[in-house]
Amino acid sequence: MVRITFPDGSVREYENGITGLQIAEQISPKLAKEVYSATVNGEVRDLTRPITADSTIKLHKWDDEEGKHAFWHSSAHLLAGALELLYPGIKFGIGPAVESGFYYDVDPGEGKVITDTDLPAIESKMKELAAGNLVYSRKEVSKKEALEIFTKKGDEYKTELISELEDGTISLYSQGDFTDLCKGPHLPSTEPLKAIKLLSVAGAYWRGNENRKMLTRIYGITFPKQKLLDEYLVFLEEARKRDHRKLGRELELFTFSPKVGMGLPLWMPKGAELRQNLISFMTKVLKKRGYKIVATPHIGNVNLYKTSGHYEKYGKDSFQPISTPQEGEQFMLKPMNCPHHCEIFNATPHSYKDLPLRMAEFGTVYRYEQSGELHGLTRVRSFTQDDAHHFCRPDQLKDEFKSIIDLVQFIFKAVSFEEFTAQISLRDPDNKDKYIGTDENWEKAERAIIEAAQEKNLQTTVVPGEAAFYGPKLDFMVKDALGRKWQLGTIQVDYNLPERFDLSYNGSDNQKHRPVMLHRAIFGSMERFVAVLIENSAGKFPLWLAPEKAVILPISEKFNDYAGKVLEILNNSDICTLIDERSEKIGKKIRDNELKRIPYLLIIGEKEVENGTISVRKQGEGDKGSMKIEEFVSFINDEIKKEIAV
RNA sequence: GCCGAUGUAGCUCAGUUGGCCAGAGCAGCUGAUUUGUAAUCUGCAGGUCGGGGGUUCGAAUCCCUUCAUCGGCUCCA
Repeated sequence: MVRITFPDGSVREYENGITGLQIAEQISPKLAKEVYSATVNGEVRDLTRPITADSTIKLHKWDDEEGKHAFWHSSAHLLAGALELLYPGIKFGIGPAVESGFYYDVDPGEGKVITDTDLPAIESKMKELAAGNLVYSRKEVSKKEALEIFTKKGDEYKTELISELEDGTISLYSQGDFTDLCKGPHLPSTEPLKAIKLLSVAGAYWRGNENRKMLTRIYGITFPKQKLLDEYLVFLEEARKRDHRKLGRELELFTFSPKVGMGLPLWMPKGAELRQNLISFMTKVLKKRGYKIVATPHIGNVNLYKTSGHYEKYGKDSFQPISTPQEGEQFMLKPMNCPHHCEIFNATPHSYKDLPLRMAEFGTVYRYEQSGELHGLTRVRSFTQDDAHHFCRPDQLKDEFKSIIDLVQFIFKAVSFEEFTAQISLRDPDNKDKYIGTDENWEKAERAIIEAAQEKNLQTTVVPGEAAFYGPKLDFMVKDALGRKWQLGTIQVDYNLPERFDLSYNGSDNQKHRPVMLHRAIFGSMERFVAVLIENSAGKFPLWLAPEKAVILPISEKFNDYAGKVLEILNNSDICTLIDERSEKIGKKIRDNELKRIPYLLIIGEKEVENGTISVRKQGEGDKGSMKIEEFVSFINDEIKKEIAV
């Protein structure tokens, strides 16, 4: 007998060799149908593997990550099985479960291609196979055997993987006639794979290495119920509707021109207004929090970047230096603002009493992204960071961190990203040589971040090994209205630049000391942030951000005079308002302006002229009744004040 | 950069196996209408079919090349 301990602490005895699936069946047949994998003594395993010792067990259903993982991983094998039938001689790379769904990387063979038009046929084959309720069976083999099997098959990618594995740990999984090298775990059978959808095909380098062969990656997703798949497809559709590239064009926020250059965003008037609203707001907040605004040029002497180290590290892959008529003189488009800021710091002597010094700039930087990496506003070659650098004493590090966390929380709240997570990236404890700076400083900095996060009640995950070579960092990820995660703000400790630029301040001992530098951005970049805002709000911006706050819709041209007066009052009250004087019917005007996502529609007809009022209609909500003009002005101002209580 | 797909009017899309002056809706401009809470009617204009080269009697359609866009490019068997 074996003693099995359940997550709730209860203990039951079972026959030696019982499986997770059998345990589930004994609890209830319904449960047995809903479980996909089990964690036994901390190890995620197949449900069908016998348990031969006293163990703790947790059964995983769809709602658990582990359950989904097994579900999708098994789906990837099903995809591979279907591909092997349809494309004899196809070779397999890897086929893991991912955050939503799974993929398989395959090599269809010389001269053969798989395109998205082939997906429906592959999908049907998968459905056909799944309907056969194929059992996933596990077999452990020696390294030698595994190599033989896959060498015989001609699967060079698999043999490469196997050759890197330890002998004695190799397992194979089969369903139907298809066998794959796999660690598992898998579902007991294909029975739960009810809803199957192949989503896209893409190229992917073998092992992510651009010097190696490009394989064909097929993405798919599966669900235990058709309804869940339908919901997922609706979600994808909704995401497509919110695509900032589509909305950016429709709402006339920004554009790109091949004549200007790819990846170089052009802000149109409305987009620029939105961007400016963000910048004004942020500037006001920064000034209140002791930041000094600076401004620096878009280029810098190449020697500046040799000093900073950026030239050596990124020089080859960036925009190339600009030569001048002066022999040997070269400038670079600035890829970051920090070197310029360091020189501002160096321009004046500093006492320990002056620190921390917080230097902020909406600095436009230029980075040469590979053409295939460009994507709307989120991946561009020119962008404006809401950049700032804190120059502080080592003993101020933690307080500075806290002040920035506080600022991030404040700003995210103002732009209604209520839900966000944070990640602390520390250095790899086994590989300390990669990093610059003393052990003592690193420990101090890492401790400062962790404590600051704790003291600000910030929910964080800590990831060792993810730090930059020059210091640990804290990144913020917001969750948008569709539950998607976006990385925005970041705070990074830097011991490198103060050294390279020989920054110093006079301490109370009248000796020179090295300040610590913090890089930080909250929006990240204006481009990226606006993209996230658009996708989060579907273009329905909060009032304070909306480039146009209201539009006046006269019922007929007879009321244009009065409309003009209202327009003047509102615009003089700093409420950016337009007027729709077309000789269209009111229904049409309402529709068109609703589609433009203008927050308030002000309807004016005979009644309004007589009473000196306007009829207010809120976008998406409908008629709000009539108001005096001054009433509306204070109504709008109140709403904006409520939105951004600085 | 690489793999695959796509590129027709400002936007969304038609355009059969290569064959009459390349079409539609929306947007734009005309004119009429003067309208009360999500689409009034009329007319007009708008395109070197991404650019270049080729095959052909003939190319939006086939081939080559180039540019741009889209999906991706280790969440390790």
